[in-house]
Amino acid sequence: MNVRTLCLGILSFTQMTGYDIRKLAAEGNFSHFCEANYGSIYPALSQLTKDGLVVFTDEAIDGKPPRKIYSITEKGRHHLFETLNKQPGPDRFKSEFLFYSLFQDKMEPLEFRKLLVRKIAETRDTLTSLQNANDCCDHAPSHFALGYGVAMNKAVLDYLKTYLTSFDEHNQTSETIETDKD
Amino acid sequence: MNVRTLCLGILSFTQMTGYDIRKLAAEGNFSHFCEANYGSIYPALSQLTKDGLVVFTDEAIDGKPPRKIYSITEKGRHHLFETLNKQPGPDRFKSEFLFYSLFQDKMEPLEFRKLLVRKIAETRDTLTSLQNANDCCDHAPSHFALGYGVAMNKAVLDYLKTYLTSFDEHNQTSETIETDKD
DNA sequence: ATCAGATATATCGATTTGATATAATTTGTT
DNA sequence: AACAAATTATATCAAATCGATATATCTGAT
Repeated sequence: MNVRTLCLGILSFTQMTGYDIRKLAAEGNFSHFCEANYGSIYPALSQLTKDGLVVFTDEAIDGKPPRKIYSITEKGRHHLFETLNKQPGPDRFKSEFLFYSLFQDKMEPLEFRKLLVRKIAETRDTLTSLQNANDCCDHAPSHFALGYGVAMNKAVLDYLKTYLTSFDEHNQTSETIETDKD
Repeated sequence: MNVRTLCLGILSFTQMTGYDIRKLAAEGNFSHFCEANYGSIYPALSQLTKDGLVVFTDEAIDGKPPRKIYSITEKGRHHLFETLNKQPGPDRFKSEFLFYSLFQDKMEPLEFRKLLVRKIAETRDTLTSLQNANDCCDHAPSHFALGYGVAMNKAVLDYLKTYLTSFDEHNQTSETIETDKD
């Protein structure tokens, strides 16, 4: 799915600026399953405008800075639902952390432990913010997507915590280094 | 993490061709947390060669087709571990399926149900192949990464199956359409 | 009053994707 | 044995996307 379709989908919920779209996709309630940068969003909006799938009102009132509020058109809505009739592509997961973990036996135990601990904290934060979003959000379909994220992160958090425990048992690295090993 | 580092990391385990690297990254034991195409791998290998981080033996024996077997150099190994000393970037998850799910109330119930069922089957397949890989694999650090994938997919599978059940309860769409609704 | 941070649009080089071309080898089928 | 199909293997290219940066205004805090 390309950024054009992403923009179109987001605009089908409510009108907004390119800035808002990026925020939603990179930091907001959609950010756990999609992503897009200014560098792809603004060109996508230009293209969509050219194709008549969205329109914008150039709000340049009272010398205020220009602010393009984009709305989806009927044609755009139609185009979107045609796209949604095709079957979705596969999910993609990329983890630099897991790549790093492949070299854990080449690192100092305490070095890898740091990575683990940081990852646990990150996952906990992500989980909390997804749960909060899920509690606040009143858009039913979003609940499903947020719940998916919650389930995934919960499982990851459990896995990491269990691994940290066994890691410490095998390495005596929990906090103070012990004596009776090797 | 760029494709150059990915190639370098893979080559630190064993020498192989660009073709093999792509296979590992797109279909093999690494594919659940990374990805790369020929279009980025071959240029990356060229660059790495130019920088002296890898070398290749051009195996053109007996008129056989050329086959470049790449190996990491000492310089490359050093470079890799310098990179691994920096902290890893965040995980990225992209799901076209979850994006589609945001419009489930705009679809025919049976249409969305199809998506759900297909996703469940896919997840089950992924889970099985990750579990198999984990059983066969003898490289300890890979176990951690594979186990992570197993945990994630197991949680997702549970979530989807539970959702399907409740979806059917609310829609009477399980197989035959019932009568006493609305 | 000023200064940091948020809002907002936009562009650009570098990177990556996804598709395709080419060709030899291996495997499977009849 | 002959043939077709799949796999192995390198390589390139346009299009899409990333990531960083430039610019300018507005808002809230001290």
